[in-house]
Amino acid sequence: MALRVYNTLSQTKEPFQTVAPGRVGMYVCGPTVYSKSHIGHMVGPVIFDTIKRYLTYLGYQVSWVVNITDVDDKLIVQAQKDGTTVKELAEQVTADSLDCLAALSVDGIDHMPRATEHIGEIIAITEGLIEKEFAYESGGDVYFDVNKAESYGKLSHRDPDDLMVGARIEPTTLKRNPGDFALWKRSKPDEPSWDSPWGPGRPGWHIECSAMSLKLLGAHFDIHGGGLDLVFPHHENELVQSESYTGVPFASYWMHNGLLTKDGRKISKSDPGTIVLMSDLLRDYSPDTIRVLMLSSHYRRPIDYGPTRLAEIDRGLQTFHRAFERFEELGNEPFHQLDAPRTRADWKAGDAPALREIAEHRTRFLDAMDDDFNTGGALGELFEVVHALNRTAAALTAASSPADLADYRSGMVVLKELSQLLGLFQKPPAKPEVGGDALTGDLLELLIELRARLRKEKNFAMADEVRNRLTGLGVVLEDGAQGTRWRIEPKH
RNA sequence: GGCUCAGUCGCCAAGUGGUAAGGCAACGGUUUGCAAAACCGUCACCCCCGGUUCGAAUCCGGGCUGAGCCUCCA
Repeated sequence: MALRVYNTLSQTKEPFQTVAPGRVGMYVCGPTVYSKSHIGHMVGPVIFDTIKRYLTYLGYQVSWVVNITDVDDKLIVQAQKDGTTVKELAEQVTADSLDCLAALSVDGIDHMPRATEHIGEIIAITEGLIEKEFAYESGGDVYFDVNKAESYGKLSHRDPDDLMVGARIEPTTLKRNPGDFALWKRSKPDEPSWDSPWGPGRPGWHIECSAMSLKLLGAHFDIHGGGLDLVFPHHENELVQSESYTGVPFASYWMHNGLLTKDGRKISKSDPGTIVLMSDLLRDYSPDTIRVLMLSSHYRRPIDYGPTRLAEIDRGLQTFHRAFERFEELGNEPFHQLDAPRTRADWKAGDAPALREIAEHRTRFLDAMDDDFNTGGALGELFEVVHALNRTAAALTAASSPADLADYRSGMVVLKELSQLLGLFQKPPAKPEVGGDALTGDLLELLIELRARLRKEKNFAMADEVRNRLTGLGVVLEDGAQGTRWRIEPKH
């Protein structure tokens, strides 16, 4: 199956064809850095990170750009409130954002350009648009004249005339049409400002993305992404100003992720009860859990977040962690150190029946990804793979041949390969630290050893008491053929 | 009011014309000193009404319900 991608422009899934053979340019709208990241901010990055992983696996060389908006009304207001400068606020919030991205294994971003570092490019485009008469200067502001562009509305599928009805647009005498949007804004005293042909000012919201994508990816690139709520007006405006300026098509594919809701309500700054800071969430849940939440359904659908849901996912993920432990016990090799195939052609099933089954699920996984990055379907196959591996592991004994062990390992490599495509299980679990420090681990090993003696002496009453009391402390013991395992239960 | 999108097991969710993946929960069983884990098994006529078709969860029409956008928002 060949890759197909849903395009907001055509509202259909289209075969994926790049501008330049073998290369993909991808631009995703990033944060406005005026307050710390909440969970909703991470949906787009996780999804597009997964998309980049898959495109890379398919053999494309992907260049991924995520912009940082570090000049904006909201930054100005917030900095004043905090008694700090816009620059300092932007730096703090950007650092938080980068921490969250790193924690969630979003590590495929190639460029994170800042708006303030591209003022020259922004001015040049604005001048060009005035020259071509798509834009006009008015009282120190510069506006894009939406009536000059026939195609306006083609992305959000709206009739420009309909837009005006019911839209609450600030009355201003500066604009020719109510729908015109600012490319450049005259700045008030005490606001960040840059010199321009129209006097001191700062860029409008939409123009920075046009400037930075043009600079880093060229006039015509492959994928433009962002949240569904950005389709209008942001992306529509970005699209019309870019194409008006360059005269060539802008992005080939527009991809929009669904929004996250909390208990059914959209996460938004204007609804404080819905805000869940990423840094807080990461204290209670593993990055994998959060990532799976975002990848468990198709990226265009809304996702509802809640503690119950995360706990559910967490429990499901335990299946994988136990399979990794089992693998390490049987083969003396940590799952996390396995080398995964880098492309589809780098793994072959061979003749072993166990591997044939895994190969089937692998095919279905990849087919799902080919179908507009259907991570939900792919995730289902991942569970099938781990179950198949557990069956294989259960059949292994001390008398098993090296060939059987090799097949088991080969199946594990597939699990590594596929989970890596989703960005899961990238880091070894931080087990000893969970309870505090390494001493915890040593003490538990001691208790387990003593309990093993009790069991050997058939003093089950005492052995059970040790286990029960540990359970009460949040430590679960599991007796297996290879000895006793312990783990700390998450508190939620 | 306008423009989009969605409605599949108790909950989450895949499936875009040929008689319903997977996860969580639940219930049997194997295993275990007992547990846990693992494994095996059970658990859905796909919001409603009409239509197209040999055949529809999947296509069309009409309802009902929910979400997003039209205003800053990932």
